[in-house]
Amino acid sequence: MSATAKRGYHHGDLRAALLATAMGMLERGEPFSLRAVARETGVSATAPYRHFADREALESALAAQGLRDLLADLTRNRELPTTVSELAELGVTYVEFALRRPALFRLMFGSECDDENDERVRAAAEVHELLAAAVAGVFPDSDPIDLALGGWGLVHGMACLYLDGKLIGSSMDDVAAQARSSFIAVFAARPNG
Amino acid sequence: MSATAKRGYHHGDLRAALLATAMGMLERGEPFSLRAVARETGVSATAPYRHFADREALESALAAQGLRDLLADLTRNRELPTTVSELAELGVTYVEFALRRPALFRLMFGSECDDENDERVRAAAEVHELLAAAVAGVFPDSDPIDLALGGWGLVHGMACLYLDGKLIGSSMDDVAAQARSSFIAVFAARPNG
DNA sequence: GCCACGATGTTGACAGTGCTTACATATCAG
DNA sequence: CTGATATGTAAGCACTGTCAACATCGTGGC
Repeated sequence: MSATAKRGYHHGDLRAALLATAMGMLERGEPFSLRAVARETGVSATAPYRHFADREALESALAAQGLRDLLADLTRNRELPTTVSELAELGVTYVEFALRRPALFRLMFGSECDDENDERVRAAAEVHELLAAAVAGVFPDSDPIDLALGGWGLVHGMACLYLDGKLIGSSMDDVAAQARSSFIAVFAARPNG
Repeated sequence: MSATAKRGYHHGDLRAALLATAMGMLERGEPFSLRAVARETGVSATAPYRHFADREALESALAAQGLRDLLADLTRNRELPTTVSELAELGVTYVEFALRRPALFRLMFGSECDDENDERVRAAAEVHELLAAAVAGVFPDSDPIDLALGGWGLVHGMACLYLDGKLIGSSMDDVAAQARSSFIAVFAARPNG
């Protein structure tokens, strides 16, 4: 309303505004509804349809943004890891992202990504490539494809399990510590004595 | 309708019938709606509320059933693994379950399990214990908690990533094979040449 | 400077959802 | 047979996603 009042009939950059409030609601844990996003943006319920084909399109745009944010977290102040423990830190960062922005994480990975024609696939691919490169750098002797999938699965699975309440950690630091030690334990495991 | 016609006003075992049709719709990939379940069971839209407090309760019951089915898959014709490759088979079974019944798998793990008072927690705990015991048996020298979480995370993460279309496999056998080799690769990895 | 036009936002409406409240029917104890 | 109780029903509320028709704005051709 204030936006409408200030800007008049036209909003200026409604698409960005919608994404921003939607992301905000997501982080705040509020359940996500197109109408609610429109309401909170101070715009009519159908206005979003000028910018997003349907609800899924908005979600996809958010997911793409989330993937870019995740990639930023993973690369911030960091070279590619060279040791297992540096690799573990990368994994911990992944898990922490999921814990810090659970709803967004679920949006990013919780349902099939049927985006043929989107920036979202590209963003997902970039994350994929980063993880693959990191794993391959630390374990040059192993099949990079197998290991990349395994390593990604490891941290992704831990993140999901935490998110789903299947595992308990009293604080985020606790969880991070456990993720780290589990990661290291797996990569250091030796079978049968 | 036939049920109503045959049995008259009362259904006999509506609770079980609702669970059955709901599970059926889930497997068939149809989107899940309480009303649709009631409709397909041939009963009024509000009848389910006699048997389930709300939609979540029905979902929880389905999830519990799914967890029991998963546990059955994991234990069918199988002793506790003693080698890494036997452990990998267990992991492959986990992934295959997710691929075979994707909607159910999502229901089981896709949202917080806020069931204080349910059989669902028990079923989840049994799965957890089985995996922990399996991992601990194969890797007696490692911290069992760390390794169990890591191992579970590994297969769970791969399952999620496949489900979310983040990875491609042309057939279920392909996927199983890749899950197996990734699992083995991770547990055999040696850092830095 | 004016004005039609396309892009943008609004109104109103429809079908579908979860859920509650008040009511109808069947089953079983006495 | 009768009435309490378990079970299913009908009507309705608040909400959702989506569509079609209309209103408004700002910009380019004259």
